[in-house]
Amino acid sequence: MPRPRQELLNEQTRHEIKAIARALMQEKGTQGLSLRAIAREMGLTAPALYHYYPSMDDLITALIVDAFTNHAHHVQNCIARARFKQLTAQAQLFEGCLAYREWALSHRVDYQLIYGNPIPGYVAPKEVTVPAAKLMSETFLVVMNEAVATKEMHFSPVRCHVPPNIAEHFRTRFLPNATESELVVFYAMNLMWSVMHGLVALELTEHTPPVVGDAEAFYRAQIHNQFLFLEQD
Amino acid sequence: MPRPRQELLNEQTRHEIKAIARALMQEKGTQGLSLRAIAREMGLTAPALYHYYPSMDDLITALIVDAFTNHAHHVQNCIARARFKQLTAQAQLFEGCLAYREWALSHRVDYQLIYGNPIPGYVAPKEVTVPAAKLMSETFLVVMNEAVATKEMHFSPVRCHVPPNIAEHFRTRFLPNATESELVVFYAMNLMWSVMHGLVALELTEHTPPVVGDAEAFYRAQIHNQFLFLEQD
DNA sequence: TGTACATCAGTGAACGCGCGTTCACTGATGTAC
DNA sequence: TGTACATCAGTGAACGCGCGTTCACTGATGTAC
Repeated sequence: MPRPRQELLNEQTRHEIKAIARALMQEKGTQGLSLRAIAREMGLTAPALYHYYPSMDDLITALIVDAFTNHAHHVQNCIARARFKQLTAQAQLFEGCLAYREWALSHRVDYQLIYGNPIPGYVAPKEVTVPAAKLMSETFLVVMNEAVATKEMHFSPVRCHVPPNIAEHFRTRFLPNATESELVVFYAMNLMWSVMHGLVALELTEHTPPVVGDAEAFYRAQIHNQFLFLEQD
Repeated sequence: MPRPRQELLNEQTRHEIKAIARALMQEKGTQGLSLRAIAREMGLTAPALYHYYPSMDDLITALIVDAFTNHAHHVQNCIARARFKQLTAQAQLFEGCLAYREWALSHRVDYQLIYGNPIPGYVAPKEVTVPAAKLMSETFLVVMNEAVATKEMHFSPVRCHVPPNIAEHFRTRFLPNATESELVVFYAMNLMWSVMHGLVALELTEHTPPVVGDAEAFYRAQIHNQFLFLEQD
């Protein structure tokens, strides 16, 4: 049975290509990515890579999907660990938020790739990237909804008041039969995400670190406050 | 007196170069910028541009400084207008926040240039870019401090609790003789900024619009809530 | 008013570089008989 | 066990492209005498 073995080897090579692509992006930025450079680094010629990816864009797509997936998995794992340690739902969520930042810091280019400037010529195939992108929201939603269901957490419908047209959009697009509470949770999750992204992005671009000194403390404080905010009437 | 006239003409050409550079970035992204493309667009040859900017990097620096400056000016103008209309300090600040987003949306690439992925080979000359970057913080600080001084606004030292090491950093680097209240304002301003950036960045990269539908309503709501949060004990 | 001159924005060719993609090919591997 | 064969990862040359920067230069402008 030669086929599975072949496929396995190919899979390994694709893995190696992606790893080197990531390393190159780290040096040259998201745009510095180039098939020829990857081939050079691997001791191959550029056309050889066409056996593994039909084109440059497919490689980029693979990198994006990997990034979304790994980011979400890292957050999921940290939440699972917190749950295993029997931390409160709020603490679990907090750990998830910290994990969000951790991964971004240790995978700066990957984060840039998925949340930063678009790559000029490249158009993402949405049917592939969108599901990968959703993993993160789902991760947070699960914990939040569960915590609300067990009354461990509570999101103030006053403070997290969902503007009517946004509530409408949520209902028609994502949550057809949602309760009021589910809408609030979905809304709160998106707020949370925006806050996390703002802090992380400004840290990665070196805007906050020189100003606040300790960017981690800044992140923790703001996330902590945000929770208080979302919960209190 | 030929000199001043010459200098004026040169200044005009530099202006045109930058305008075309911005237009090109809009199409090809921050990295798509190229001297040859600009020259082509202007009906010149590439070496001609070296009369106006000693190198590509100097042009980028000029674009960055312009972006920071224009962004801050836009916010300043909106705040001034609000003040002229005798709006409350809180409303003035709110208008400033809206202006922050407005400008980013109508100058997407400029915003990417200053707050997005760094440009691979380029290193910003900090003595030039940092003062330009500071204009925005100063703009917000002025309004906030004034409003606090006149007791029109109040930032809760409980909710806006400044972590000790960050307070220390603020004191040694920016506010040597600051009162407790000034520190809190400085801290609150940075929080505000992170929130604005998070919302704006996710909107520009098309992450939030499909999810919330009405990104402006989402922005307004979150900024509004943030104010409540910062003010309430 | 007319000529000699300096200035300097812009040219055109060249340097050396890198890129994605195509194509016909080679040559090792490992299977089938 | 030994030979014929198919597979297919990888090659090397080529296509046509674009880039920043340098250099010696041209030629219009406008000044100085």
